[in-house]
Amino acid sequence: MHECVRSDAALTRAFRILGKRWSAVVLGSLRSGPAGFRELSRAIDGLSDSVLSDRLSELTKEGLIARTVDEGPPVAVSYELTESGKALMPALHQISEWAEEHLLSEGC
Amino acid sequence: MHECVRSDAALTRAFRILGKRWSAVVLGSLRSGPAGFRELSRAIDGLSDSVLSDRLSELTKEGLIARTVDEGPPVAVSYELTESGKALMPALHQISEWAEEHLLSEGC
DNA sequence: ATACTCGCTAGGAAAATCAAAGCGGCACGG
DNA sequence: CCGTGCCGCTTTGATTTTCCTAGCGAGTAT
Repeated sequence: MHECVRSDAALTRAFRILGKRWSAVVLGSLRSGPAGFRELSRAIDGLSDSVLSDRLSELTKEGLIARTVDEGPPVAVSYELTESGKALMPALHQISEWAEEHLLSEGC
Repeated sequence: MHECVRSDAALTRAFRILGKRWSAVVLGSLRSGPAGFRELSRAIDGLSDSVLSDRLSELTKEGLIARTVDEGPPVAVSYELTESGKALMPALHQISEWAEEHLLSEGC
């Protein structure tokens, strides 16, 4: 029972982050390696600049991603998963697999 | 590459549902068995009736939970995970474990 | 100089969430 | 019978979040 309550609290905590529109998708987009702002923006259909900026900022603050500035030339900013962020990937992968099997696909 | 693109589309699809505030927590609350509206509302701190109602309706429409009316007396409505919903639990459990290890806890 | 890309930010509109009252139905007790 | 309380929602309006899009300053190339 105590474990059960603890589990719900942890899930609630996790979805304080993941339950915001686009956060998980942004994280998933970084799975294959670091990317810049515009790269992410182009990779994710339907995501506006301002929300991307907000999400990157939040995910950085929560420690799931890290922002790095390469001084160039040309100057470049990139974002990559931290160890915490990487540790979440297996679960996100599992969710992807679940979605492929259980959610209607609108074609590809 | 094609697999990679497909994976991002699946994650996007999954978080069309899970990325709405409270959906995952509602699903997690049904892990231990069927529950009524008021039971869920009491179990989840901070969740308003109107959003609970919306979420239950959406999750039902997406096939993750099922709504059952027991004619009584007393008449009772309950919600439970479908097979699709149950199939998501391992991933949510993994996220719980991740949160316990990687997200600051505010005490319990 | 112009044109382009980058990484954001700002302002306002649209959508989602929140807060709380209330509805109709039902069950129970006096 | 009536009154009360619980249930499962819905409604309304306020607040917050997300979205849209223009634009900024910095940097690079022509």
